[in-house]
Amino acid sequence: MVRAGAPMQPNQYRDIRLEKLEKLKALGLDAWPRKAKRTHGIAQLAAAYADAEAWPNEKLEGLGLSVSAMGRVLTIREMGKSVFAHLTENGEKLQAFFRKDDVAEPGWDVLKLLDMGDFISVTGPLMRTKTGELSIRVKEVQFLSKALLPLPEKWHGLQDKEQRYRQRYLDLISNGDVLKTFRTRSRIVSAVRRYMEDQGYLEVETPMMQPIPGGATARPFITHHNALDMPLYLRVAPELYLKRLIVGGFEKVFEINRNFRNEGLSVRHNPEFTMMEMYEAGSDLRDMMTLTENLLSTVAREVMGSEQLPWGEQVISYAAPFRRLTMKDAIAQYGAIDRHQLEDGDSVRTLAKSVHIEDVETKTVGTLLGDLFEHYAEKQLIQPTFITDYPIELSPLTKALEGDDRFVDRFELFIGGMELANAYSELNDPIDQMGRFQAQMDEREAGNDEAMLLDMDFVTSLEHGLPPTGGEGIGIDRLVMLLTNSASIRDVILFPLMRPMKPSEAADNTE
RNA sequence: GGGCCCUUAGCUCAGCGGUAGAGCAGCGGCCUUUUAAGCCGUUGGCCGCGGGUUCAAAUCCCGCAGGGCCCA
Repeated sequence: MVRAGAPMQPNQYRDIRLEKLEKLKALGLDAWPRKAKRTHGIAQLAAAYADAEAWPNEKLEGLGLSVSAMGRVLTIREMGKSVFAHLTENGEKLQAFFRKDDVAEPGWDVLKLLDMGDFISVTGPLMRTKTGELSIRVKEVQFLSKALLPLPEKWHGLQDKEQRYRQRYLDLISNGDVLKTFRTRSRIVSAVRRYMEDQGYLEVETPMMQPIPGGATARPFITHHNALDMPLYLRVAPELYLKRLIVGGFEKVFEINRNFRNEGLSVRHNPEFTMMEMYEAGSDLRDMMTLTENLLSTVAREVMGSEQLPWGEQVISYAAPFRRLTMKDAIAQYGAIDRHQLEDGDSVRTLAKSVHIEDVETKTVGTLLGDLFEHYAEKQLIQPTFITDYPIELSPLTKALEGDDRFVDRFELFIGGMELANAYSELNDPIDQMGRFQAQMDEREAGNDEAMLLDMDFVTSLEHGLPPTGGEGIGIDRLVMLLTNSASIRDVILFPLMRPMKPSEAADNTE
């Protein structure tokens, strides 16, 4: 939309600021100097001297200290021959206090040309104002960068969601919580990585462009390699490569990276998203449960300071252990359905029809159980819950349960009504795996374009021997949503996918 | 994919058949400890785009675009 910034278009604000820029130059100033004069970060000063009791004005002035700090001008309050401004740097604010008699030439003239959004550096002693706010009594001003376009309104911030996502920098400048959320995201990823390393896992990187996309039932994005003249796919999961690494002798590996799935967008789905996958030789699903509980409770404690965190109107407890429930029990419990009804194919079909599930006649009983689970239970699983015993049709890479080959040794972890994690006792029987791939190929023939493709090299790797292995994927974006109480995945991805603006509007941004 | 809702000044929003409005921001004044500073004055609009209905459309109808929420 035209509102989404039209930088090179003339407008009232830009023209006036361009004039001010010329006046700055006329004062003999470099409007875009190469380096800022800076002795302290704003956060550093705030942390050291914010305490008004420990640092009353007399004590601050008694320091005889002169500091230089830089920041973006957020507010300007002009009071005749004195001016107050807030500078911001990295989400922290500091007040600058200018008095005409204090400021060295050409500081006062510079001040007259200052707009909100500009960057300046100020130098002078620290002081505390009458109202007790830590400030710099400015003796010297250095102009650092002119903002030609105005900032969004100062106390409502930027509200238009479209513009917030398209011009995230404006969102970050004017909505304080946004910067905080993304700093928290960084700390969450860091804590997850630290935890995995502490457990002896090795971080690896596997292909994001794959000749055969595998490891998840999802439609891939396709691209093309010119020199080799071959199609390549953006990965939907790293799974098959990570398992090859276990075949190759690694004991514990993990990868935190992007996956790409060619599907719709929603508050829980972005086409590219960040996933952690981990695999451990010799372990199984139970080990993955324990790892997951400890990981989540540790990260919640370390980053958020508590295992009890708000989620909308509710509170989620990340304290281990998490609840465990089989898929059938979940359907029975949340659908108030007699457990025996789920043991018989005909009654499952009848039930599925009664809740308007599509294509009931052509789907397998296992698939329908998955649908019924989604229908009755998924949204209700607010507290962390491991759902186990998945139908084999839904799980082509997972070992069957002992004694019942209609179901597999898999869990999905649900929190806040969302699928957060997915784990298997990995299928390591190459002959069984080949049969499962065959079943997927049949599904593909039948029209399911999310069904997996045969990856023969992966089967070959299994023929060389994969030890018993537990594996899991955890959706990092969703984890950040949960821990930061964010309702939409777009609020935890800096630049979520947006449809491009129309050419006439996009031109405004490319000139 | 289906349903509902939104799009008006740089930003936040009113207005919902009869001359386009407010606050903030901007511009010009006054003000040497303010902090949503204050006071006086003032500029700024293809009312998302395209059709239609009407004497008259920001307002009603249809289509399109972008976005949001709910459902699949």
